[in-house]
Amino acid sequence: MQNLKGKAPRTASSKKPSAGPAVDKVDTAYLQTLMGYNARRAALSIIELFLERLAPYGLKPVDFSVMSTIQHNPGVTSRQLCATLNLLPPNLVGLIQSLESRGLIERKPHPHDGRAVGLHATPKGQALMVQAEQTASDLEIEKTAKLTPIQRKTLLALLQKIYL
Amino acid sequence: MQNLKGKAPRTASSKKPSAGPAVDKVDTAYLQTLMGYNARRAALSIIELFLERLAPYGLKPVDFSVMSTIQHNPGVTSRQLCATLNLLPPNLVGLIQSLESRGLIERKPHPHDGRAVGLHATPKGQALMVQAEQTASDLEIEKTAKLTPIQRKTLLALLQKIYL
DNA sequence: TATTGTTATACTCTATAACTATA
DNA sequence: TATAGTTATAGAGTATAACAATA
Repeated sequence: MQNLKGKAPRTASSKKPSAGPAVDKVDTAYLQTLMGYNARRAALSIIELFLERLAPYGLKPVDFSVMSTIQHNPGVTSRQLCATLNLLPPNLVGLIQSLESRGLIERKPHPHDGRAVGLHATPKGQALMVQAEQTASDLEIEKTAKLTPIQRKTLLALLQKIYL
Repeated sequence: MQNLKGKAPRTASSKKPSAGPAVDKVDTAYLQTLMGYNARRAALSIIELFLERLAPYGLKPVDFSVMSTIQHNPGVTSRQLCATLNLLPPNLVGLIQSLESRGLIERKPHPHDGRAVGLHATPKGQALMVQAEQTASDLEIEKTAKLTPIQRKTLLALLQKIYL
């Protein structure tokens, strides 16, 4: 384990101010007490591998979450996707158009609201996502290999208590 | 920062899910099993409040982590900062120049390596960071209010097992 | 009048190549 | 030759304002 000091780590011992000493090992004890810092570092670490493994599917993290949500919620609207995934409507337009032009999703008129459009995964899109979700799940297990299954489940639950 | 209204999907009437293509409530059960998704959502949730509370200090998350690391590691070099915080050297240059022009840090010659430059927080920078770190710590406690102190400590340790 | 989807656009963040000066 | 710092720049990600069609 890391050297966990007390609550508020103090500045390391400083030598002569005119000739600053070389730092042998960088102390990040304080930053490691911040949830935002740790969550972001952990997320970026996983996303780095995600980008590599999901590149063959032509899916980046946002594309993946959008496709997965459409797959599991046939007929979902763009507005609902934005609210669910915390995206802004203008940034979703090009993404949807790209997925449609690739033949992964279809846009069908909404049954009750003429303004809205229901989004549906095509058979091609569904087949792609079955593979993509398996790849993503495998990668995540690999990236969290230092955690026991119970620790992993605990971590997911605690993170959701922050943003949900 | 998102500016979406936190309004739930309409249709309070309880209809059968099989009544039509319209989605009543969006199911995100699968995405919630992914550590990358949850970690990113939690991080963004905290960072949103971070941006608001730290704006009076003129510090964004990266500025804050750089200043904090300099504060706790007097004489640290740019290269060490990049390795520690996972930044790219070209993206750190402007950031360091900005902090220096604001009088928050000083650049002193490295004692043993003529190529390197040691970074030091000025008294003004130190005073600012004492306040900024307190604000950040307070904000994080507030944002993780649903967690017990033990759960919070557990969460930090588990996240570090992923990226460290 | 309010909402869905859209266009245009600006701003920020991140990534890559190449240069300089020192080692 | 290798490394620290820098410059310039391209690409991706994220933000706001405003519009047309529909409720």
